[in-house]
Amino acid sequence: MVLVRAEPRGRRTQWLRGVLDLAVLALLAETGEDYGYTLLQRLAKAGLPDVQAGTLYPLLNRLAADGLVRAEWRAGAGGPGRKFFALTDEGRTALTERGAEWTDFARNAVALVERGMRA
Amino acid sequence: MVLVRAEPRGRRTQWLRGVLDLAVLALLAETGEDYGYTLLQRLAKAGLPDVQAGTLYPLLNRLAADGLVRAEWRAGAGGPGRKFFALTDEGRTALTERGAEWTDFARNAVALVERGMRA
DNA sequence: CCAACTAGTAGGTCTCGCAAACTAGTGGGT
DNA sequence: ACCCACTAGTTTGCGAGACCTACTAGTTGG
Repeated sequence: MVLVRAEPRGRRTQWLRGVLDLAVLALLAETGEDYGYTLLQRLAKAGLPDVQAGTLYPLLNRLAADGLVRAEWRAGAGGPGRKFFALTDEGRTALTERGAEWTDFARNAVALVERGMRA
Repeated sequence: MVLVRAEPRGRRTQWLRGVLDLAVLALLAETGEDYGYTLLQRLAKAGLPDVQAGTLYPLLNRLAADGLVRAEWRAGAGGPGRKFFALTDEGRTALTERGAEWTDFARNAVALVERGMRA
């Protein structure tokens, strides 16, 4: 069978790299716990739209493998079973440390680009 | 011969993806033109340190191939020849359009992460 | 039965890091 | 003169990681 490969959806997808995990950790920090499907919707609302399910689920597994989140399966109450994720202590530490580095980096990059746009 | 592979330098390297080209375009917009070696130093000063030469030069070639910059070789005054790069009209357009998208995205991501850190 | 939910896998792509080669001048030691 | 080390610059090959698309597959409610 021939896999017809569509165009990748451009630069925006590159910007997620290395930020998406922080974004997920941040969402979990806000609500205590959540599962994949609604995380996708919350990401979209937070201004990171179009994150693919096939991107998020492996990411959640990576986070769990790294010990930053813990997973718990619960049978569905009005729907299929859901796998809830919650921050571990290690996850919270990672969020604060890496989060600070990210905001530093992002602010520098935004400042640079804006200077260039004004020039 | 065995290639000993060093650890990649962590998450920061992912953050460059899709931003480094904007950063370079922005630097060129500020000064009109520049060449690779000094661009590396200016990137470091702008808060994007440790960009590798082997990363920047292929990037400059990509930008040239895409018509966003034009290259001009000049014989060296006190050193080897230098390849100067300058924005094209298309490059300036790309900078303003993509730059606005980037700052949008980055601000959303920073806001989200900071909310999570405070929670 | 269909639509909305929910989770997962396989394979591919792209951009980056690392390492090293290569070219050209400059200055020091012998 | 000659060699060497150092700085300034550019280029290229290989490898890796995190994302994408496409596809699979289950459950529940109208």
